[in-house]
Amino acid sequence: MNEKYNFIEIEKKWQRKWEADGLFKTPDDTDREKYYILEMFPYPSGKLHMGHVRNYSIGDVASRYLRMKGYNVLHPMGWDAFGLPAENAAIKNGIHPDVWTKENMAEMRSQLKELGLNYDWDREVATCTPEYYKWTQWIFIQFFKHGLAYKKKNPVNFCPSCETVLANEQVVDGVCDRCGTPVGKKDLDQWYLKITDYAGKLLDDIEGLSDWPNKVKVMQQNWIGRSYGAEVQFKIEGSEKLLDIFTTRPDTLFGVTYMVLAPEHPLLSELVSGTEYEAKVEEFKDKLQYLSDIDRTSTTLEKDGLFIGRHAINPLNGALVPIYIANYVLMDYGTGAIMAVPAHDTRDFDFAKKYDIEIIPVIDPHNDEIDLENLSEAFVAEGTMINSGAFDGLSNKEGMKKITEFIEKEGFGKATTNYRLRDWLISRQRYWGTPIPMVYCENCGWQPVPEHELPVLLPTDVKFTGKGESPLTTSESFKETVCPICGEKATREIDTMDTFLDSSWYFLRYADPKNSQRIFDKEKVNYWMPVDQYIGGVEHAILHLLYARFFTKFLYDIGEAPTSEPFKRLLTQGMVLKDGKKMSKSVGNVVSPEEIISKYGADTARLFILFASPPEKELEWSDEGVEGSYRFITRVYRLAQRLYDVVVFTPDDAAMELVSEGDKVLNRALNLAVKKVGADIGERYNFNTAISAIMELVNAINKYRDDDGANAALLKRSVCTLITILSPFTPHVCEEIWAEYGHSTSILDEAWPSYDESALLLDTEEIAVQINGKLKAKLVVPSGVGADELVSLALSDEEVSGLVSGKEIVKKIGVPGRLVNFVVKG
RNA sequence: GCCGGAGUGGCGGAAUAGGCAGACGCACCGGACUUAAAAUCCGGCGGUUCGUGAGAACUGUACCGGUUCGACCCCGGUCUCCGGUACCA
Repeated sequence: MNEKYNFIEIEKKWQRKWEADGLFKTPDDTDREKYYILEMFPYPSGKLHMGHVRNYSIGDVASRYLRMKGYNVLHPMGWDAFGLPAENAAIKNGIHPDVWTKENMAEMRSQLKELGLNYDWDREVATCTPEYYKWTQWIFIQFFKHGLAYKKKNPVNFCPSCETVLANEQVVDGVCDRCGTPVGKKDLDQWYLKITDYAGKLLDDIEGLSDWPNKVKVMQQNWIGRSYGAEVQFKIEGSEKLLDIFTTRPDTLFGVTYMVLAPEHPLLSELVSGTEYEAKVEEFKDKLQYLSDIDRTSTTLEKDGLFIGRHAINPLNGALVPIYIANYVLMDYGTGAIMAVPAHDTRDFDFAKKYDIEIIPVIDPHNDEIDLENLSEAFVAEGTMINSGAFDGLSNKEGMKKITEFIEKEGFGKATTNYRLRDWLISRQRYWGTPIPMVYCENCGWQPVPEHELPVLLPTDVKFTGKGESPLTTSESFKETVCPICGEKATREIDTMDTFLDSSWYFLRYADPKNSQRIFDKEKVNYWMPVDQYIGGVEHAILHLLYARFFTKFLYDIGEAPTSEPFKRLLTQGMVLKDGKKMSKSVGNVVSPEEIISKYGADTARLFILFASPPEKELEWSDEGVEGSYRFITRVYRLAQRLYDVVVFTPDDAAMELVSEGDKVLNRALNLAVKKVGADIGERYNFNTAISAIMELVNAINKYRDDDGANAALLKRSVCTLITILSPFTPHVCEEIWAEYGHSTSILDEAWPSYDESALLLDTEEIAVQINGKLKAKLVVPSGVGADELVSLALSDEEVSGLVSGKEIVKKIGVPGRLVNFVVKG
């Protein structure tokens, strides 16, 4: 073997050989049990960062392990390749987005290969290729055909810097998710996907995702946000119109003292037109328009409102209550109007105090500390109904049911469910995205492009100015077309799709990535889906994962996808930090993967990043830690060198008799490591403890190696097993050692070793002796003795009997293999 | 505010089912090898107190309390930090 651990040479050599041998290709071998393991595909931004290295190392170790376990493993990689940075680069540097993107893909692909990741590159997909986006367009058309894609004019979130609209989900704290610019409102005609039709299913099915982190499930539940309640119609005094409100608290209907409309409410102008309030209302609306989203949604914003001169009639008791408009009522939730119950709602309470509106308590908390007639804050908890006519005396929970039944019977309302989730705005006024395959005809309206004409190709004669509407308008050839229905002149949709659509189905395409006839072959998808293990950053907990679930459910409903949930098991890995902060250029704490790979090699980079922290947790980068991982690999390499003769000159079938205690100790360490590493990779996904188990095995072998009368067969088996179970983590160096040991096939094609449970027991074991629960002594006993025998063994021990002598033993507890505990008095 | 999670040596972390807290690694300290350094190897390493010493006693998993023979783990309360969400009626 080579003297030195030359990682540069070793890693290059094996990467070339793996590629030449096609080692990572996945057969559609439907006879074997499949395992589909997937990491979230990257945006080709230029270079890999440490987050990628972490994400993909986790997937690589798991997939290598599963393959060695005998599964037919699908482990693909691709590119989420549409998006704004490419277009910005085009504007700035004059490079076409396609060129820029493909250069980045090439660079990052070679970086992924330099990490030794076992991807089947034959299945690579890139969302920006016509072969792929053809099917994204096809899905859009299916949505349209099923009434789930529609165009509507609406005030939408608009990022003035990106010059495009944004989905609700892409506005974070009032600023653009991508560039951080405060988002404004613009009235635009835009395409939406009716994800709200799936709100119930998306929410209900979360329960079945038993192998998802609870955290992600809760985030999705909150995001979808279901509320049960009632819609109630109030008559408006002096008007034929009814005011429809949504409430989750029908039990408080008798406590309504005013009503509030959102300032954008469609009924408003009619209610005030020609009255003295009209001018003031307009002024109020104007004032609100100037507020940015940040201010508008800030909780510190003071409640502000205006009486509009009209009154509504409470359908339960006929009470006349004033109608207001206010900044705290949103048009796009519920009905855009509320009934206000200041006694039992904190927001209504604040507002009522400010405008001196009556407060009527209708729920009695039975609490002396609360003065109902003179509330200092809203009482929002449970209680008994009062001031509520025939409903007095009921618990408010019962009241909720009874009042809802009553309003349904009387015909002025009904029980309803409301979701926080809004429809998904998918139009983007950008070039580098999937063209929306729709055509507008004066006669026939919006029509989908016929499916046999797909894909609608992105035009190449486009100017990138970064200004105005979609760049697609600058194409001479693109816009003009004919109507697929009547054949008259028509125009194409010039907006492109939100890139989240592209990534909402890519995992299905990997099953059959080259199919040009269909979106994918059903049999192949049936075999591979669902994704057994999905791995990616927690930042995708809501958007990507929700959209991917939505697409899968839709494709399932139209008979294309075999499962209604895409991802069986989910692992959200933590961020990579340096000095306690997220690595970022502006902070200047970025450690580049390139740097680490060239200094220590890919094996070290992988090993460190998996060893430093369990996958879900944040990982603090440590240069010293990297050194440590490198040292460990060199230690293994040296050990393998020293045992070279033992390995090659000991026949495989040499008898392995365990004679000495040392033999048994090493054999135990060996079996323990196999057991623990398998469980830690396969079940727990705790790679850090798997690696420490391997380190313990290395220490055990090193300790044993120089013993007199060392057992060659045992040593050989130990070191070969060590290399095998280490190989998923550091594949290059292990492959090198494996080959040096005389193997002509890849270690990846070795079967994962099994272990012998009986080898885990030594002849004797150490038992803790506690007195009153405190550790007082240790006792060596034969392995496997039962509880009673353990107690008597302990009592017959000289030291222990000394400890309890003269005291009354009240209780004796024995726990086999662990401890005995004596409860004593005196 | 609401929802979720976390809090263990100087540091990253371990303890998988209520049973010896601190595995494994980093840093540090001491020793061997070396002319020397690096590398490597061996040993030590939660705290306090006592002891010349091998060692001993006490204490210790954010804090207070509870359940239990026994609690990092379960229960009640408090604090701090992180993440999500935020006028959703």
